Amino acid sequence: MAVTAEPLPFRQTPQRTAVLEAVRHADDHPTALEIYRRVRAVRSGIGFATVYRALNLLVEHGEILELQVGEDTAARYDGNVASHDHIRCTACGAIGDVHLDLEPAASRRVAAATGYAVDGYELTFLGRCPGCA
Amino acid sequence: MAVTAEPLPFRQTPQRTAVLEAVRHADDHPTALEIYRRVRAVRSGIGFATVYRALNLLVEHGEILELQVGEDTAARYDGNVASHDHIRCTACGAIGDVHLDLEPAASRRVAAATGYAVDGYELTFLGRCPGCA
DNA sequence: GTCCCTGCAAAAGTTTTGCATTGCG
DNA sequence: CGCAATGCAAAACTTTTGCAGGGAC
Repeated sequence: MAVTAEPLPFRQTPQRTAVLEAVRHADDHPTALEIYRRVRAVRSGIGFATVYRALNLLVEHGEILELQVGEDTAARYDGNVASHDHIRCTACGAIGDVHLDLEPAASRRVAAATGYAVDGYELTFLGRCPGCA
Repeated sequence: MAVTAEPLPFRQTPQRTAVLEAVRHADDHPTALEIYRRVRAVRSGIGFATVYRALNLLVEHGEILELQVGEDTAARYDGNVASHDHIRCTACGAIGDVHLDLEPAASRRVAAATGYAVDGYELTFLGRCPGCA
């Protein structure tokens, strides 16, 4: 069954399509600069600012996720919008996906303890990947 | 009963002591720049590089924690070394402490699923603080 | 024609390093 | 004296913005 492609609520340009495709096809949580380099391999004329603004636009509209999961300071992007967590190898910096799904009771407990209206959470495990352990 | 003050495994200078005290007395997870400003209120001659290097040194030796929990890009520091999590208000940026303690089974499950040797995790909840909700 | 988008460049914010000087041991 | 620590300044890196030109509608 074919998935109906819903129109995105902003103008789709070749540049934005290329950025979205690059993020969706990546499996390594690339930074903005890395995405820029990959997109430029296909659209050599594109500028970094265009890639950067496209990433922010896609994040705002929920098409991709922005993560602060690396050991470096740069933000990383994830084309997998479904709820999931991450794990980072503290030796080589690799970032993997994890599906844990904290039980909803956890958020309720935090809400009760802090008085916050809890919307969600970011969870990143730390460890050594099979190659580094 | 007095707690025996163990000597730190690196040279303690007045500057480093002031930085450590500033972080330990802070309850708002300040950035390096904010810590610099607070320390300078006491030691007006200190330079930012000294504060910055002291923070890195203290992090390396486990005296304080470095967090990537803010909505801005700057790292934040926490004088509370005991295991705990955080919650950030997505409206005003406030950062609070949370004590949830994921059950150990979670880490074991992640280790089994990913093949990583899991050392720990970073968990930050998102929501609206009582003042912003 | 109007408005949004792009590309280039520069500015801003944060982190990191080079180096001469200082000062403790 | 010897070496680590400091303070200043500059470099490096990432993020963000200004602006002129160009294309879509």
